[in-house]
Amino acid sequence: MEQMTKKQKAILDYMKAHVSEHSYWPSIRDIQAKFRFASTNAVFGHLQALERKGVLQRIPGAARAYKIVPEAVADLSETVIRYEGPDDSAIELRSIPFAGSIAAGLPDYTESSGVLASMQAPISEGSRRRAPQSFALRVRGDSMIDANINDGDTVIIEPGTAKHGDIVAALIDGETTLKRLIKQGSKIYLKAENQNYPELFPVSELVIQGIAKSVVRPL
Amino acid sequence: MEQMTKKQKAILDYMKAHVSEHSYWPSIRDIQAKFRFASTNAVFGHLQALERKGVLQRIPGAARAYKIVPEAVADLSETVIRYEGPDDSAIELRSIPFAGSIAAGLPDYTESSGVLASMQAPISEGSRRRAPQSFALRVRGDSMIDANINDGDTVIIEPGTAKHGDIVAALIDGETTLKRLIKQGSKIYLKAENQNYPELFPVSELVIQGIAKSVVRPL
DNA sequence: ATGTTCTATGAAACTTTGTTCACTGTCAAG
DNA sequence: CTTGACAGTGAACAAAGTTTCATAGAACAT
Repeated sequence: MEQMTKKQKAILDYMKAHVSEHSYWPSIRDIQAKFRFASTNAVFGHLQALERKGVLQRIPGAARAYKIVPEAVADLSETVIRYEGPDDSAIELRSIPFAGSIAAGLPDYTESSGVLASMQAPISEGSRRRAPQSFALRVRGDSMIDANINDGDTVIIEPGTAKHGDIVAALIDGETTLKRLIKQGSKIYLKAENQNYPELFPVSELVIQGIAKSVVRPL
Repeated sequence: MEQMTKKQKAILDYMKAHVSEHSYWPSIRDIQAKFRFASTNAVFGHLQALERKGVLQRIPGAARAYKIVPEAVADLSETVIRYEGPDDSAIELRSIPFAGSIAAGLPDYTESSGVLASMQAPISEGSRRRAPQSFALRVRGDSMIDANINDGDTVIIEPGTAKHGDIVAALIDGETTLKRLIKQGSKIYLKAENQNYPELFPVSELVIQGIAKSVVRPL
C-alpha cells in the first residue's frame, strides 16, 4: 500500500473540509490559493497522485467534481487508539469510515475522520488479529422497515460471507440497498422487509458489500 | 411562504440525487439534459427561482457549486409520512432538522444538512396539532454516560418547559451541554450523570434549549 | 382586451477551470 | 556522476460551464 505524502494528505484534508463547509468541492485554483502554489500544475500533480493511489476519483474535464474512496483513505490513514489496562486486558478503538451520504448534500467527510463507531471488545494479548474493514452506511428509503430499520438509521456494515437470513448491503443497479438474503436451494433472493414491496427479489448477479451488524436508531 | 413549483422541486430533487450518487453537483447542462430542455436558460431560470425562494444558494460564476438550505426545504416541503392503522391508531413520521454537534457550543446549523426521521407517538384522530420544532444534536463528551448517553450519540431535542428529572440541553458558559435537571424546592441544579463529575451543578442563570426526547445510539 | 408572470427557446458572450507543454531544482539510489 | 522520481514554476490552450440578451407562447388576474 502506497502511502500518501504529507502534502497530499493536507490537500485531501483541505478538500474534505471545503466540502464540509461549503457543500461543494474546491476548484484546482482554490487549492492553489490555499497552499500558495505559484502554478495550478502543482495541484494538478498532487491530484493525479491521489487518484493513482486510489483515494480520490476524478471526472476528467468536469469542474469541481470529485469522489473520495473512504476505504482507501481508511487503509492509508487508519486510526487505532489502544488503551492498555493494568492487567493483561486492553481495549482498542478503531476508526471506521463513514460511507453513507446525508439527505440534502454531500457525504459528510468530517465524520469519516473521526471515530464514529468503535470496537470496544476487550482483546486478549495473543489474538490481536486485524479487525474486518467495517463501515457505516446511512439508510435511505423504507425497504427494511419491517425489520425495524428505518430511513435515516445508520447501519454498521462488515464484510464477510453472508449466510441465509443475513441482512446485507448489496449492489443493485449501481445502488447500494439493504435487503435480507434468502437462499433457497441453489437460488438466491433478496428480500425487502416491507409489505408494500415485492416479497422476493430474484438476483442473478450479486455484489454483496457487507453484512449489517448493528443499527443506530432512535429509541 | 412561497411554494416551489412541481418542476422546481423535481430539479431540486434531481440535484440532491445527483449529489448523493456522485458526490458532486450537476452542472446546468447536466440538468438540462436530464429534463430535456432545449436551452440552458430554462434551467438557469429555475435555479434563480429556487435561490429566490431560499432553498438553494449559488456561488455566482462557480461551477457545480451550490448549497441547499435544509430549513427552507423543510419549511417548503415538510415531510410527514402517516401510517394509518386498522383501528383509530396512527403513526406519523416527521422530518426534523439536524442541528449538528453539541460540542462547540451553539447548534451549528451550517452542518445541518441532514434530516432525521422522528417517530411521533401514536396520535388520536382529533388532536392533530402541529409538532413542536424539534431538532437533533450530536452528543460529544461523556457527561451523561451513566444515563446511557454516550459520546457520538444523537439526541432529539424538543423545546418546552422542563420539569424535575428531565434531561435537558442547557447553555452553560456559551456551551450547549446535556444534563439532568434537578429541582429541590426553589433551587435548580444540573446534574451530570457521570461518577467522575461533580454530582450537582448549581446554576443561577439557566437557558434551556430543549428537552431530550430520544436518543440515537448503536445497539 | 391587456398587462403580468411564468416558462421556455436559441444564440452568443464570457468566465471559470481542467489540462498540457516546456523547463527547473532537489534529493536519494545505483 | 548519473539517473530517475518527485515537486514545482510559468505560460498558454481548450473545454466546460455560467450568464446575458432577445423573443415568444400560455396562463391568469385586472
